[in-house]
Amino acid sequence: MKRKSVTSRDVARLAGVSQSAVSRTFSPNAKVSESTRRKVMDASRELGYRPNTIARSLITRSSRTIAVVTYSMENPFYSFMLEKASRFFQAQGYHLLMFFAPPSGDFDAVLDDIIRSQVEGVLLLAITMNQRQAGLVDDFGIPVVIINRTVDYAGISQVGSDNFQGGYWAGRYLASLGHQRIGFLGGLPDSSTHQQREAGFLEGLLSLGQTCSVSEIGNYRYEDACQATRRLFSSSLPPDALFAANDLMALAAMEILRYEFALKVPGDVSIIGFDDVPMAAWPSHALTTVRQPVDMMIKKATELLMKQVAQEEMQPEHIILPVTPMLRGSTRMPSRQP
Amino acid sequence: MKRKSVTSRDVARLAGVSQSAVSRTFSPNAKVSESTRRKVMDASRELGYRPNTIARSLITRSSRTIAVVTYSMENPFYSFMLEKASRFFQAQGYHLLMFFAPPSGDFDAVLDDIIRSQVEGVLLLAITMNQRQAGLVDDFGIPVVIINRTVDYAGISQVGSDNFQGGYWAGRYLASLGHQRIGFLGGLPDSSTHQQREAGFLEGLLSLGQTCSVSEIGNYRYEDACQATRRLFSSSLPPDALFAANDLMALAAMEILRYEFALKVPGDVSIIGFDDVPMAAWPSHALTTVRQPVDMMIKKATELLMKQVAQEEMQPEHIILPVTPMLRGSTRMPSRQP
DNA sequence: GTGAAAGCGCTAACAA
DNA sequence: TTGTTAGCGCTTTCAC
Repeated sequence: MKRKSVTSRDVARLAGVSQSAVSRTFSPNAKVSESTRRKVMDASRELGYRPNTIARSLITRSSRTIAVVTYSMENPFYSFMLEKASRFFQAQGYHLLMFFAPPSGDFDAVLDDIIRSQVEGVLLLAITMNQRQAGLVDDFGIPVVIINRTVDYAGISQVGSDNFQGGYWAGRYLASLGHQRIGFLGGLPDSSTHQQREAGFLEGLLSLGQTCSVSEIGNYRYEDACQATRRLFSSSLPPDALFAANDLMALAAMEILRYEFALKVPGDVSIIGFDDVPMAAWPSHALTTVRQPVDMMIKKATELLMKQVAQEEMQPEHIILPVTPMLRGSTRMPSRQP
Repeated sequence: MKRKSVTSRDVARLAGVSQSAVSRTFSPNAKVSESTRRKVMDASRELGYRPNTIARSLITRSSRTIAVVTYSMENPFYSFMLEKASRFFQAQGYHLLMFFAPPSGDFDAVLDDIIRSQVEGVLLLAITMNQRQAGLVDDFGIPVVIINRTVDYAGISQVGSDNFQGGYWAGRYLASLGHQRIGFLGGLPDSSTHQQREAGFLEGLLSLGQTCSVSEIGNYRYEDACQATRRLFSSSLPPDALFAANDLMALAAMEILRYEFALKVPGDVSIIGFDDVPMAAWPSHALTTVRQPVDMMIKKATELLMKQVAQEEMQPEHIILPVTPMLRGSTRMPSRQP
């Protein structure tokens, strides 16, 4: 389909130099005389020559491509990360190749796809792998960095934030507010973030002698969280406070409570989320939440991946960044005894 | 860095067949005997062989890769499209290579990058090119589909929705509601969507004898729209209705009006947006807006691009899909005389 | 500094 | 059906 298919050979012929001289001219750190370079550049311009990245990749064994894998872009938290990561890699001459994982398993097929595509690294956004899969990628020597999930394999780097601490704060804070029936709106039950946030939450409640009254699963998705909230509050003894494992679900809960149950937030129910997506700060929502340092996370993850791509062997790192409670208007004021 | 670098040659040796037999085994429509296939597959499994996509691309001149270019993922409208498009292409064995355009010009560099990368097609999300750039891509025979922008070049396909009609409806509807000072919150002034929506809007107002009282620019971004709204309503004679060129800006305006100016929406000010992002339907916002058929847009665009990638020559198409007014709670009830 | 030559791993004739 | 052969467009020794 290419109308034009100008090769370095064509340029060489026109410029009256060898084909390797053309190659050198387009190689960052080659030695070419100024006169040769000019002849080559002139000929290139005339013919509209562009070096074929694929041919280069084949021989240099470097595709300058990173695979990004994720389940969904519904959560703005991840589309933000995608943009940040993409711009970072682009600045280094790398590009992101998108892989969306199918909702239902078959991650193996995606992995196979990734390996074949000769990417130099893999960035997993809120996706994990099992040991076998991790070992497979490792066998191929492809560095992997996982964001916001843990993996049961030593050879893979992870970047996340302190989910336990965030959950702990949420639990303790809600308890300190004097709430009596505190509920949990969970994410994906199998995810490490869900488990760590829940564990921290329970511990935080416990630290003030409270327990979790009731919980439901929202799968980190808006619609599922709406349903879960309806179940949670249809009981005869509904919660008076809720910790949602991410902001998207917390916002869903607020919508349902305010507009379907006619409950006041925070008057009747306090709500805490997790992530601190931009929307959480909108005055309509004013969501009290646990901020993840998303800029730092993506910075660490991309730098880590680049380092591992560049260097032969490198110790994988596990980075856990601190979270920050963001007190806003979705939790009642701390007036009672703490 | 690759620890493993198993080639088809290695597999051939172990399987006791020729290298091309291995190649055939991994080619979708090749003729290999069952016995050879089994020998090859066994050897492949043992060695962990994966065909090298890059080598294949070099010879078939088909990278099975599509470039996606966009400015930003801030608007969920586009992250949604990205996911849809990516899944569509993935299902056909294609993958998306991400290119984020720098905010300030220099699109030429990105284009150069794209051409070198040997993608088979380009999907522009809310990005346009000038004639020279379009001609350049065309020279290389790379098909391009533009979503949500127009381009002044016949050889490129476009998919969009009826921005003029949407704007027209917004203008006429606000006027019909009896509003007296109707304002416009514009997007990127140079964008075709901005211009078409504004033109339709003015025409719609005019159809009921109204004009646009005041307008500001929000660049399709949340923060800019907040600023623009502040300017718009700081005057002594502020608007009593507002048409924003997208939902993100309409939502920004609502936040500012309600929480900074203590104005009621729709009591004091009616607001209409454009796009119908999921958030617009959240009860907190209940944004009256003009729905773009995003599913259909991405379906048309991806199908069009695939067709052009597959076929040698194909007439570029200009597809304009109908929009749908979504009446919700951000506009006052039509009680007065229309 | 430059050109000739040898591949990178694979596909695609072609002949057997 | 199978193996042999010739490249895809480029980078990279290696003499000169």
